Amino acid sequence: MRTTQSLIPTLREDPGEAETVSHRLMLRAGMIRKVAAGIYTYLPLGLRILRKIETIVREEMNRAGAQEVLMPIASPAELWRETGRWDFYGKELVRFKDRHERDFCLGPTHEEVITDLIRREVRSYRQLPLNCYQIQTKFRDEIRPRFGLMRGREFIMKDAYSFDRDEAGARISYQKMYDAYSRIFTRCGLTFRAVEADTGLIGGTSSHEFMVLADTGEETIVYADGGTYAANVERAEVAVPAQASPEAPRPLRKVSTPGARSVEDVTALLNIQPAQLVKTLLYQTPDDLVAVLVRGDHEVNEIKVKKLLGVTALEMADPAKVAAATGAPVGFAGPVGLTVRVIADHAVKALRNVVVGANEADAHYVDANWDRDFQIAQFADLRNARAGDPSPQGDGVLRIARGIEVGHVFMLGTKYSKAMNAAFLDPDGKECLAVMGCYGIGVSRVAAAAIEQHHDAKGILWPAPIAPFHVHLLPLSQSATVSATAQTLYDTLSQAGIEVLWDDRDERAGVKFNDADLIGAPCQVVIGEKGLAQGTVELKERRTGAVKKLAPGDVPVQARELLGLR
RNA sequence: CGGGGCGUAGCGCAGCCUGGUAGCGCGCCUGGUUUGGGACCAGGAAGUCCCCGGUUCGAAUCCGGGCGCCCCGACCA
Repeated sequence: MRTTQSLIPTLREDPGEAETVSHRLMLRAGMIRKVAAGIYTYLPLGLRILRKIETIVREEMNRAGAQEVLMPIASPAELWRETGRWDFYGKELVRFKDRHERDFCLGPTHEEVITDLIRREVRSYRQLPLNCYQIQTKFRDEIRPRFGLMRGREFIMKDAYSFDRDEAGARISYQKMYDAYSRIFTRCGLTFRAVEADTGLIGGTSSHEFMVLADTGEETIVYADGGTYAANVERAEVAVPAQASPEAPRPLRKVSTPGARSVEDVTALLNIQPAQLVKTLLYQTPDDLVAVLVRGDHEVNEIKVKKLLGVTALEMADPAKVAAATGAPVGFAGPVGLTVRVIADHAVKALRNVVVGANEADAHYVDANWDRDFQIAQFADLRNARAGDPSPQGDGVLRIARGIEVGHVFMLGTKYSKAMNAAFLDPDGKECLAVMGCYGIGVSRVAAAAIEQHHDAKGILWPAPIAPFHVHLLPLSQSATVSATAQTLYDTLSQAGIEVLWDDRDERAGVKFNDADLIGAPCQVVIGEKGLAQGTVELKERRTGAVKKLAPGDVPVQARELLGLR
């Protein structure tokens, strides 16, 4: 493709709206343009990248036995009401009415639509297993879209849904997808890790997220330094501490702590370690108020609290409710004499003689003990894992890393097939529910994640398999000999199956070099007068900057080698 | 939704406090000189100053309301 005939509007300066590397570089390289918050147009270069990723995804999904379909973006409310998600999904689900006042939504995911299809079309166990996927634009009205393609409201997703005769079959389907995902992300040139994950709004029994490791990732993952355990921090289990403190209980005392609301304030004032303090956090559930106790240096994991309580919504109680329940302003809540239900993290059980809020302004108790001074309805794993915690599988201690979620695979069980009655007849003529799985890949997010992982100060360093072009051809003058060589090289490279972006603009060398580095094709072929006088052109590797002077005729073979093409 | 910031030429920004002519850099157009890492000279085009209302002889600037966008948080396959 010739630059003069393409829409590749590169920017010299950083756009003000972008902070993140991938967002900034995609805008500067002319790959995307914003239409509204979290909504982008893909320009030719951006689209080529998406197509590359989609091709890899298709090849691996097909290889794993999945079949491509295409479902509508708009779907009727009735399907969503069947599973209860019309009410449950919340504001993230964009809804609208058609001209007949019927409710519709834009699909953020397609369990309902595919399950509706399968329950109509599949009647016999002979038709299973089945795995259908699509690559399609999704819409989710994210509370806060950010980082360009990383968290858009409209984005491109590959979603697949498997239907099996039984649990055993579903596990096989799940494993096939897990393996396919590993191949896909490997082929995309990404460094990633599969981790145990929470199932969130999709639901189901278990899931793994595929995380691209990058410091800018929005997700926190923990992994065992001595083995295989890895999980999203939302999900990561914390081992129950081995033994209780041997300290003898001391008498409970109330102390004055004026203005000390935070753990830092109180520990500084009383000259104690955060681990000697127990935080009391009041949460509002749909039913009532609950107090959650964790050690002062630990963080509550709200997902774990929700699961323990069996509720779907949970938020910090507002100051008025805190005051009503404790009789004190926020910052002085404690379990002693508290009338709401109190649950506590396992770590609290092991503590003796702790500091807690006194349920009155500017006061705390010291030397409080849970079995003597206050009661705990239940102890459970309620906190986030931390670096240094023992691995729940005993394979070393946990470490923390940041990740970008590019894929998520779920074992759904019969959640959707039951709600929508997707049943088939088994060999005995008995009606059975299909056992489902679902599997997503954020295609547009993969592009952003690849840039987060592969860039330098000058621009993008595309892994060859997803690069918009393999070779950026850079003739440095408009002279007849240089132009003729460029034309010849363009033709021979193209014939060799190499995708070439030919910068035929009448620009200065510096401009071309800088744009080429920005756009990030893995190879640059530079044609200059001086080199040609010696009979050579240059083949440059973008990543390393390494240059080879070659006769033009040798370029295709050498370029293929550099690109890892056979 | 809470906190912070921004909205002025295609892009990046100044001007606003202290009301009176809308400016700079990049990009764009024309001509010339240049030509291996974002050239130079000369000339030129391009703005509902986010929107609505108010104050004022006069508003980019002051006041009120609204909208949009960015960042942090809550939230999130």
